[in-house]
Amino acid sequence: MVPTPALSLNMLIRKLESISRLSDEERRAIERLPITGRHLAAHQDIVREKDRPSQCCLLLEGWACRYQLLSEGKRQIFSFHIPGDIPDLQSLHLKVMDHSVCTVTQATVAFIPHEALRELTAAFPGIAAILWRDTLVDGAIFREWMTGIGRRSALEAVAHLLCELYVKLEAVGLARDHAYRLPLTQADLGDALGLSNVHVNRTLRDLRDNGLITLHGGKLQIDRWQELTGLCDFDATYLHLDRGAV
Amino acid sequence: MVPTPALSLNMLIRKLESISRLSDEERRAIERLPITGRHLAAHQDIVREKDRPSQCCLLLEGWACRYQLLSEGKRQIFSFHIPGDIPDLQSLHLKVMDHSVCTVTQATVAFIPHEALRELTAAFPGIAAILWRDTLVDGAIFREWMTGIGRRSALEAVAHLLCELYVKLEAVGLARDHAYRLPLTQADLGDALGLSNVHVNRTLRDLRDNGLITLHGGKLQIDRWQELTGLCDFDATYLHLDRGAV
DNA sequence: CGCGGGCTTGACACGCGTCAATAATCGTGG
DNA sequence: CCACGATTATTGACGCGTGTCAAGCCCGCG
Repeated sequence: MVPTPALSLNMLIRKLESISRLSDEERRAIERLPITGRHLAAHQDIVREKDRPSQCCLLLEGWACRYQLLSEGKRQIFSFHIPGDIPDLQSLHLKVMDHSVCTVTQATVAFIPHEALRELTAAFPGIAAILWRDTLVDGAIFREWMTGIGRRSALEAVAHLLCELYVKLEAVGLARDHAYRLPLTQADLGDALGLSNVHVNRTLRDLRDNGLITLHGGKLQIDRWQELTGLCDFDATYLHLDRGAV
Repeated sequence: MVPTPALSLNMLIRKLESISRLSDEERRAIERLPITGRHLAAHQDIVREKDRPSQCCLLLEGWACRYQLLSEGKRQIFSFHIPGDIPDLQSLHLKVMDHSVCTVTQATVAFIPHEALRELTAAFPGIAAILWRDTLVDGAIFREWMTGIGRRSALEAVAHLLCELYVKLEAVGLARDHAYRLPLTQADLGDALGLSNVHVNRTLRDLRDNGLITLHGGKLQIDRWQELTGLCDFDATYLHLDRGAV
C-alpha cells in the first residue's frame, strides 16, 4: 500500500510548483531524492520532543499534528497538517525537536534524509527558497493561532480555525463547496485553541444552532460562509496562498 | 548618531557566527551588503500589515516587537526583538506583511534591501541556512508562546516570559546576574500573553510578594531563578541557543 | 450485543476581564 | 529646579466566560 517513490515525490513537486515554477533540472533533482515510504496508524508519534531526527517527513495521505505535552496532562496543539505538508521540515536546521509530531488519522508518509535535503538546497537556491518560504508560512499560521488563543472569544476562535482549515484544504483540492471531512475530536480542537473539550462542544452547538455550520459524523458543512468569516474576522492573507511569491 | 555601515554589519556577522563559522569570503560578502542606518523614536512603526516591503530591518540598538491589531482595539504581540535580530526577515519570502513591526524603545536599525539578501543567499547556501534557521527559531518561540497563552495560568505565563527574555538577553551579552532592563509596560506584557494589563499587574505583584522578582523603574531582578523557572516549567531548549546546529 | 471512545448537557466554581478611581512616574517646558 | 500633563502602575468591586466535574447518550467496532 506504500506508494511508489515517483508518486510520492510528485506530491512534493506539485506543492513546490504551486509557489514557483521549477526548472527541469530542479525537478529531476527532486525526483532523485532517496525516500522511504511508510504507512502509519492514527494517533501514532512520528517524531518526539527531544529527538534528533536525521530525516524529514512528507505527508502523503491523512492528517498529522504538532503538539507538546505539559505537566498535569495538559496538551497544546501547534498545527494541523494535510497531504503535501512537511510538518518537521524545521528539523533540517534545528537539531533537537522542541515538540512532537503525530498522526491524527491513519496516514502515508515519505521520509527524506536530511543529508539529501541539505545537498538539494545547497545546489538549488531556488528550491531552498521555496522550502524556507514554506516554514515561514507555518510561522504565519502560528502567529494567527496566537491571536486566536490570546485575543479571540471561544466562538471566534473555533470559527476562525474552521475557516482556516477549509481554505487550506480547498487550496490542495481536498475540499470544495465549503465542506470537508474534519477528522478531529472536540478535544483536539480544544487543545489547539486553548479551550476545554466541553466548551468546544458548547461553542460548536452554538454555531450549529445559529445555522452557520452542519457538523455530523466527521463531515463539516459551512452553511453560511459569509457570516462565519464575518463573525471571526477571517482574512486568509496570512496563509500566503498567492502564487509567484518567492 | 547613525552608526557606520561597518559597525552595523559587524553585529549581523557576530550573530551569524554565534551559530556557525563563516568563511572569509562569506564574511566579506556580508560586509559588502548595502545598508541604510536610521534612528527611530519609541512606539514607531517600522513596517505595517499589508505593506510589501523591499528591505529587511536589522535591529542594532533598542527593542522592537511584532504585533497585530484586531477589531475593538485589541492587540496581540507576537514577539519581542533585541539588538542583532531581524524582526521582518520573513518578508524576504512572504510578499505581504500579515502583521506589523514597531519599536518599543527608541532604536537604531539598519535596512538591508531584499535584492541584496536574495543575491547573498543564492550565492552562499551556508548563509542562507543560518538565516533560515533564525526564522525557524522565531517559529519555535511562537509555539512556546502558544502554549503559554493557551495552557498556562497567568502566573506561569508571566514567569515564563520573564525567563525567556533573560536567557535571550544574556545570550547576546545584554544581561547578567539574572537582571536586566525591561522596557515593556504591563499592557505590553498583557498583549503578548493574552491577559489584561490589570491582571498582569496582579500577577507581577504576586511574584514580587513571594520574593521571586524585584521589578522597579524598568529594572528587573530575578531573585530566585530556580524557583521562577520551576514555577513555570521553563526549559530553554526551544530557544535553540546551542552552537554549531546548522 | 456489549464495550469504549467521543459527544452532550447541567450544575457549579473560579480565574480573569472590565470598570473606575487614585497614586506613582516620567518627560517636558518654563 | 519645579510645575504640569500624560502615561503607567495600582487597587478594589463586581460580573462573565470558561473550566471542572459528573452523568448519560450515541454510535462504531469487535
